Amino acid sequence: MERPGDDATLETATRVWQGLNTLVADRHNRRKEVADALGMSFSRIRALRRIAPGPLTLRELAQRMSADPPYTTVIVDDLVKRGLAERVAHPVDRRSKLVRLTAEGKAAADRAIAILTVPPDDLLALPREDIEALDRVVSKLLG
Amino acid sequence: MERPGDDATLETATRVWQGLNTLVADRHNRRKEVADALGMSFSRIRALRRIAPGPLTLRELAQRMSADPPYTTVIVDDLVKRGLAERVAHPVDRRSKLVRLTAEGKAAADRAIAILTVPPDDLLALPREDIEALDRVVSKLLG
DNA sequence: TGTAATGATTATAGAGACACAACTACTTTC
DNA sequence: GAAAGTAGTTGTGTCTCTATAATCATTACA
Repeated sequence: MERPGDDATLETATRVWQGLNTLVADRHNRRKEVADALGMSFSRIRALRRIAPGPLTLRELAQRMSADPPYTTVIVDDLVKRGLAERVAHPVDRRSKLVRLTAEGKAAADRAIAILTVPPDDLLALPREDIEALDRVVSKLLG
Repeated sequence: MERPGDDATLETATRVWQGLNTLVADRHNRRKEVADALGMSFSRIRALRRIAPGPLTLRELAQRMSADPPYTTVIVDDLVKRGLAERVAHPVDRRSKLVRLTAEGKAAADRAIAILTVPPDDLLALPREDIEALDRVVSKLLG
């Protein structure tokens, strides 16, 4: 059965989860903003961000984007056409190719990250201890 | 200029915002899950949820979905075709129509809400005081 | 009362996001 | 070294999203 109290915690957690979704997905959703700013669709921006940390094989990129290989090829083709990424030979396996960002691609990724990670005003307006409380718990969740 | 300390707060807030986005948009994104469960695209589910609280004119629905009128008509047509919504005459303005959910539509909306609002395990696993801290701050943000 | 404004719809079209099958080029395995 | 497996690509097609323009019905205004 259930200990008393679990219900209340579940209720609170549900409210929290719903609230977080409203904040992130509805109220401060910046997908369109980034896409407009960089002149490309959001899926391309997602790819840029995954490639940014360092070269990947297409296979790895596909996994991290939950996309199948053909679609991954399409995305990378587009980034290459825009001069943001390039394919380089894999040092060991010649079947494989590594994708990495060009200097221009890195700049684009940085712009995207800048837009996506700037905290919204209402978050910044909170008293510092509230922000720190969030930081503590969110870090724990990301653990 | 800037008082000392603002930088640190900005940095913390940025980390928090980025973390929240990772949690909500990447790690526990349930768009696909709901869409699969209800057999309709996520935009239909968004519409269902907006209509659920009570009848709306198409205009109001369009505004709340940030969609233009023609697309709103398409969405409502689809919901009607699925038997989830119906158009009823506006009591005052005969140009206008109200959209409301059928019993089946309400059931579908409930299923969607159930899937979307169940908190993820890692959130539920937090100590109660952490969940309550989140609740307090998130409620403040939602104003 | 005629003209303008408003709510909704229809028609059309383009862009984006994927999925599936078939194919090429390599690599591994027996 | 032949068969099987793996990485990536190409080709095709479907569904979704969304914008624009034109149209119809109703209401408000002058």
